[in-house]
Amino acid sequence: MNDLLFELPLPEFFDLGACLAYMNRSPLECLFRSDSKGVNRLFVLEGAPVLVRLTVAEDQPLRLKATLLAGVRPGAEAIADLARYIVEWFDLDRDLAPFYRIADVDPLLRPLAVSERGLRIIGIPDLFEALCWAILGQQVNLAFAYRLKQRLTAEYGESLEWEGHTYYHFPRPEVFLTVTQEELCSLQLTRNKARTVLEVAALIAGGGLSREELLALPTPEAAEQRLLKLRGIGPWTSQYVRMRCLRDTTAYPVGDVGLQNAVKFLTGMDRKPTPAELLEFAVPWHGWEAYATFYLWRALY
DNA sequence: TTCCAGGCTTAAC
DNA sequence: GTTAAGCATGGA
Repeated sequence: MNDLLFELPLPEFFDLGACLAYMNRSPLECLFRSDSKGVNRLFVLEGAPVLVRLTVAEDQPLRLKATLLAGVRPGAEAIADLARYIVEWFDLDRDLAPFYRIADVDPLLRPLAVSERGLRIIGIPDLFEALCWAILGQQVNLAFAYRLKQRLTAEYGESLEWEGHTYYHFPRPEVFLTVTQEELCSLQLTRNKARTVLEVAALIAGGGLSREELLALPTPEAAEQRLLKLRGIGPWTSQYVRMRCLRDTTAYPVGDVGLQNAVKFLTGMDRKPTPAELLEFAVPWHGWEAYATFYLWRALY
């Protein structure tokens, strides 16, 4: 079966290979499966699992092609929703020319702007998934964070078998309304993380928090303040969500150990930079701090 | 063994 | 308002 769902025009400065390289940084990733030419991901559309493959159609003009691998072909409205998700997943409607005008002459960013040309911030458009991924990643190494996400997803998410591989969809918040803290602790979440995941799930499931509501606030800082009110959500998590879910290019997680280590490595400092020093480095990046961070992370791999 | 991981909360000053 | 300890586990 090779059922075309839609094609999206690709902007200047888009390189699927560079994006896939980032997405492939852990073999433990459970929410999509990529190869050299594309990525497969399970979606739930109209309540039914749908396995979709994204590739680049090479004939001019370049287009991102979505094909249906498995599941029932969704209706036009669901397909339009999926297309919007893909645009946000790969940040396709962003003009990167201003970022490269900065990065190409920046001592820290220039090598990455060359080697990672066409990399876009890989988003986490679903707010619950983004919050959970950030919560799981607090203070632990990435490999362990991926294991926690895999356990949570395998236990509570939907799945679909296709050609010998199981594809998973991140659990919806409603699923956690009947889950206890002890159950999540048995997956090796700390009590704090388990509690935070359950409280965030209940809040989102009950309509007390949504991506739309955060985006409707007057500024990204206001969205950050809203998230900071939640127990278990601190500065790093709220800035991370601004960057990867709310698509705020000015988000700058100065407390991020990966960012600190990348700057330490690229500058040759004998210690990690302080948040104040990171803010100094970021002065020329004004407006593109999140993209700078995302590119700097690539220096670690 | 020790230290660090894409931190946050609580308690104590 | 700032600082220190506790959290839980895996990897180097």
